[in-house]
Amino acid sequence: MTGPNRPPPDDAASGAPGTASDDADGPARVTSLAGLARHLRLSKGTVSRALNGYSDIAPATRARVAAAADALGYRASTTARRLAQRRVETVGLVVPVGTRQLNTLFLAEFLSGLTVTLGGRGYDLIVRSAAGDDPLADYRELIEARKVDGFVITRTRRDDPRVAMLMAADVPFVTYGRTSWPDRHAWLDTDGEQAFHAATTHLLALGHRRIGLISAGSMMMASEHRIAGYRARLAEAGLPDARDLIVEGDMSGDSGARAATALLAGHDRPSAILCANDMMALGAIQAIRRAGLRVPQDVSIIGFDGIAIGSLVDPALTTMTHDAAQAGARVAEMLLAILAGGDPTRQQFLVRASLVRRASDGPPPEAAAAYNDPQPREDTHEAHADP
Amino acid sequence: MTGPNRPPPDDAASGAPGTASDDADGPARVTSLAGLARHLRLSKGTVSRALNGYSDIAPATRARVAAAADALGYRASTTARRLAQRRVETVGLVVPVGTRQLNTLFLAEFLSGLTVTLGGRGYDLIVRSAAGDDPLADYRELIEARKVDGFVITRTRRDDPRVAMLMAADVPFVTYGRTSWPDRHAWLDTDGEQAFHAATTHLLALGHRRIGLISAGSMMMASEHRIAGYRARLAEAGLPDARDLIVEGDMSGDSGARAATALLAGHDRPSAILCANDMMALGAIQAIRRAGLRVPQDVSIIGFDGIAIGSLVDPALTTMTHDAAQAGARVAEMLLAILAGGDPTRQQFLVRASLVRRASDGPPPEAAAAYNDPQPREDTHEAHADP
DNA sequence: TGCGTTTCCGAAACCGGTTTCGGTCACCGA
DNA sequence: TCGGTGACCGAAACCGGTTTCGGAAACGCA
Repeated sequence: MTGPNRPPPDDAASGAPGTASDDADGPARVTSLAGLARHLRLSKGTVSRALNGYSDIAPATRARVAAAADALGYRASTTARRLAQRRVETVGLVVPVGTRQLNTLFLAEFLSGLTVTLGGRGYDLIVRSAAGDDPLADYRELIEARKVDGFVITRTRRDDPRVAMLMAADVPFVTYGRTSWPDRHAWLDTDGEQAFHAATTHLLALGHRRIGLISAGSMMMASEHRIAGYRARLAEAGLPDARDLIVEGDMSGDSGARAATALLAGHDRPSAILCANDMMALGAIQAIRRAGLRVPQDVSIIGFDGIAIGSLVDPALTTMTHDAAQAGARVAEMLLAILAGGDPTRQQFLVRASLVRRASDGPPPEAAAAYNDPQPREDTHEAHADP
Repeated sequence: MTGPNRPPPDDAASGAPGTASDDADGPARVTSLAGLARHLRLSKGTVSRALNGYSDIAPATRARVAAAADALGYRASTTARRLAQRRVETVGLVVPVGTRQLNTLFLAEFLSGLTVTLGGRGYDLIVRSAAGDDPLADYRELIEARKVDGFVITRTRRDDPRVAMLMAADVPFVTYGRTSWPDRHAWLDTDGEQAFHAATTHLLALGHRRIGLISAGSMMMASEHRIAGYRARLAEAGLPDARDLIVEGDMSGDSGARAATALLAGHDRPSAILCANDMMALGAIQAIRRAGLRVPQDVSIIGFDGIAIGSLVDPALTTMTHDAAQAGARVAEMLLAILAGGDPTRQQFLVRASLVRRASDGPPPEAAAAYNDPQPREDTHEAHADP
């Protein structure tokens, strides 16, 4: 006596979603293509083609359909359209969250550029937070459930497993940041090499000769390029390639503090430190002060990211910045192009970062007397003017 | 000679999404219910019911179906299921972006709590960035296109138009923050009144008698509660309700600096200032220093939000904090409950904020001698212990 | 006036699931 | 032995669109 058939138990009451059918005002709204077609005494197919701009519909009919559609407030069901077209017009973004100190500032801006551009083309963005152990789980889930047409990937690493998996599965995607296979997939990246080269040039011009670097973790692809730019510039200047001047952090403020402490403990401490992100730069400043030194009089600090807060701290942080919103917009355009059939390997772009000079850099103590400021402060401008 | 029929021009090449059909290894994957049914020599309906746990399927059959499904790697199409069930299992979040200084730190954590919880129940989150002039446009779009079942709304304002619209349209939603109609919809909010009451208590205990407040804009609902808590405590202490001690900001660092400057310019400047968010608190500190004063020796500052950077600046920021990730998770649960038919007016919760005491507060100059620290520093704990 | 084109629309098959409604058949007690 | 009752599955109608195909009417030209 359990009744003839039963859906599985589903702990939920019954909801009555108001089906705003017919108010006194306005004509009854029509929500299905069939309804609209009936109203117009046309077939579903004809109405659909009229609405979608097919060429085999008489202009008069097209107009009549359009008029009725908006008089009756008709709007096609996205789900139904997606089913028929076998495309979900949705891209996925999995934000890493396991790593505590995610560069959250960046996220909001990037997200905005992404969604605005995608939205303009009718695409949606669905966001996931990487759950637990397996970094690929969310991607697999999204693919298998056929919830997305492609992905945007941030914070790339060398041999990034996500990239490897998506390439193997032939799922479209664009990375923000390069990988070990820069010629095999679409990517947009800031030119870390150029940026650190320019920042090093700046410090050299101020008179620094021992310049430290706090990197963002050896697995992050960006670290490699930044370190390369820094070392290349030192080599050009004929300075020794002191490996002990490079310390690894993990992007958190604390790690920046630890790294700075380590740098200061060396037998010949640096008079300037480049940091792979602003969080670590703030941590470094804190550590420097704890050591009884001043910024920038004793040690100069330059960050990377250009977070808004940088201008509010004391000393205001000199940093390398780039437009995250614009990056998001471009990544979106790239992905849309690929989803439209474009060749991923032709979507590869490097963008410049600019030096925002504020108050955390200056000449080294020994050169303070002969100080000759090489660049204006508090002004955004290109860091370097290559030909 | 334009050809018989034509879809509208669509500037795109042809893409060949690899349909990873049959590799040498593993059995050919099956992607449709019909295919799986054919393989099992059962009807679509039976297979569907078996997979969904209906009670009218023989245990043996159910097992056979389950085994085949995972041997063949079958996974139901989300889009098809959504169409049939007339539910999209998706909630929308429109992040305000027009307001420059969005509380981005908060966003990342909140987002993570939200998506993890939603994902656990099979729901997706689609994110939009409020495009232009009309703040309701994105909501309307999402509703009409039937892309979401409900919304999460943040940064509520008095008479929030989004809330009014959604209530009128009878679309499920949960707000993070209250509105003018706290008893008519579901919300989760931090208890700003209690928090500011407690913070004021803290400052009074330190000896402060003139305490300023920089609010977050008169339209923000949160401002009202916070100011109320502050004023109530002053009244309890028998202190005059000096309206000139409250200055309005807009949540940006610059506005915090301007507001602080205004407060310091008064004929009897405050010895402590409460700020409605951490950004403004940092701006205020900057302004205080520019005025030649010290924090906290001359002026104490307390922020609100508990952003991670607060511990890295100098002086480390004393602030009121709350767990954004947990808030996101709870909001998600509330919305799911409502989508399952629950009563929105029974989903209303107030959560506590805690005072994280760091280094930006201290006794006022005149009481520095008799300084008797009322609370430990650098430790997260409940700000106030009501019964 | 006659016949081949165009133009325009209807019919119907799909997309990939869910769910209702009966129909069989085995098993039960009288 | 027989009608009644469950247990279990198939058929078919949706959900709300898109797209192919073909036919009828209107048009062109000789």
